[in-house]
Amino acid sequence: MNEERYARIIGNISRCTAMPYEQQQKFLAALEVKQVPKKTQLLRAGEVCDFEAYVNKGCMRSYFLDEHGHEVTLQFATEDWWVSDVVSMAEGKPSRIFIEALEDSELLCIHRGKKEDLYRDIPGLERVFRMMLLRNLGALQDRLFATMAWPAEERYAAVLKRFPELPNRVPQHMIASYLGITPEFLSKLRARRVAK
Amino acid sequence: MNEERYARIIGNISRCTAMPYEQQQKFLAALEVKQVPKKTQLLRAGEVCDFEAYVNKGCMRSYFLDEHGHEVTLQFATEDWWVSDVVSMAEGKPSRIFIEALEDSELLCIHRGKKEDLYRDIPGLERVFRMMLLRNLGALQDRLFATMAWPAEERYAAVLKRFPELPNRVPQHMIASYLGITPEFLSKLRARRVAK
DNA sequence: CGCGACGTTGATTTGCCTCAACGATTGTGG
DNA sequence: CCACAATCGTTGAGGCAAATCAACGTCGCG
Repeated sequence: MNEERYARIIGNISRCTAMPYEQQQKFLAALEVKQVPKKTQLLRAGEVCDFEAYVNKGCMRSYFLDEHGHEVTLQFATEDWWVSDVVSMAEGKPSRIFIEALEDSELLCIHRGKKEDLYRDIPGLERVFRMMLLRNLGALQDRLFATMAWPAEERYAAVLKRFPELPNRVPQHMIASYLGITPEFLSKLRARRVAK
Repeated sequence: MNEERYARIIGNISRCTAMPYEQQQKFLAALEVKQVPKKTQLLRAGEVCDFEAYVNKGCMRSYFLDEHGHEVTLQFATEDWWVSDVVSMAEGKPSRIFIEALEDSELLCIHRGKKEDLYRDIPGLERVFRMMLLRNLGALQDRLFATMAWPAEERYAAVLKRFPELPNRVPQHMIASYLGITPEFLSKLRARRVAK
């Protein structure tokens, strides 16, 4: 249980609350280690999301699908990020998002059934997940603002600056769908960029 | 302390957790009742947000300001909604948003200093605010999706359907800035609408 | 090898913006 | 209580960012 596998997640949650050793072990014991190969679909729209997954290794993506079949990617999750539809998970309602693996990945999953038990047994945990929600909310607010106030070119530059490794790990048309533009247009933006 | 003034907020939080009478009273005692006249600025970008305000009566708005001075409204908060910059409040960082009163309003405010005390004294409260964050997050996700996948006309129709009273309470150019379009263009959309 | 996924490029179209001018309504100080 | 200025919504002409559609080159992989 003290495997190196859990070093990352422990490091991350203990930045939110100090957690006694015994509670830590209880927490780790509730996790399912899941190896998912590239292209695995973990969640499909219409299903109820029954997990929150911590990305230990690899890269995941969540996205919506509009009525024309166009994707809108909500999030890329690389090492140390969580992926889930937290709303569907908490309220038991069908999700509207898809979650898939972009690389062979190792996940640490908390399942729906065990979440309430954990909250009961580990008092500091509500706080950990409340802070995770806060970070999510802040990021989403910034993104909405950027989407409405900045042109695509600046949004692209901002993403590159924050996640310089992203283009090496995910296909370009998915970055386009994250930016809210077509793959063709992103290609033209890039062409303009190198021209300067 | 059992005034009618608190009926709404008690009704709302008790939908999240059952809270014993004594804890309820402790919660209510921590609230500051605040009467704010129309046009009051409760928060300006650059300040640290030190409150979460429950709208008991009236209407509030939060918004960003871009570098050209254009507003992007984040939220309209009428009766039974919360307004705040929860991220700034929780992390003590300067906010990027403005909050102002669109009508004479009555607010119930929780202040930054008292929040931690309340979490300590009222075990169920973490849960209440975690659920508030969840609702916020869900709403924001839906909005981001709509902004990226739907044309302005459908976004406008969707807002009207969900908040039919909104146009009676807030100026049209603010609805435009909520939709992410210019006031002029919203006006033209409306003209097209009645033509049909 | 051959097929599918991916990125690029060009021609054309369109959704929305900018700027400017113009009524109508509100509210405010003299 | 009126006068005048803001504030607000509307309309039109013109422009630009980004979408659409289509064709084409290039990989990586079964």
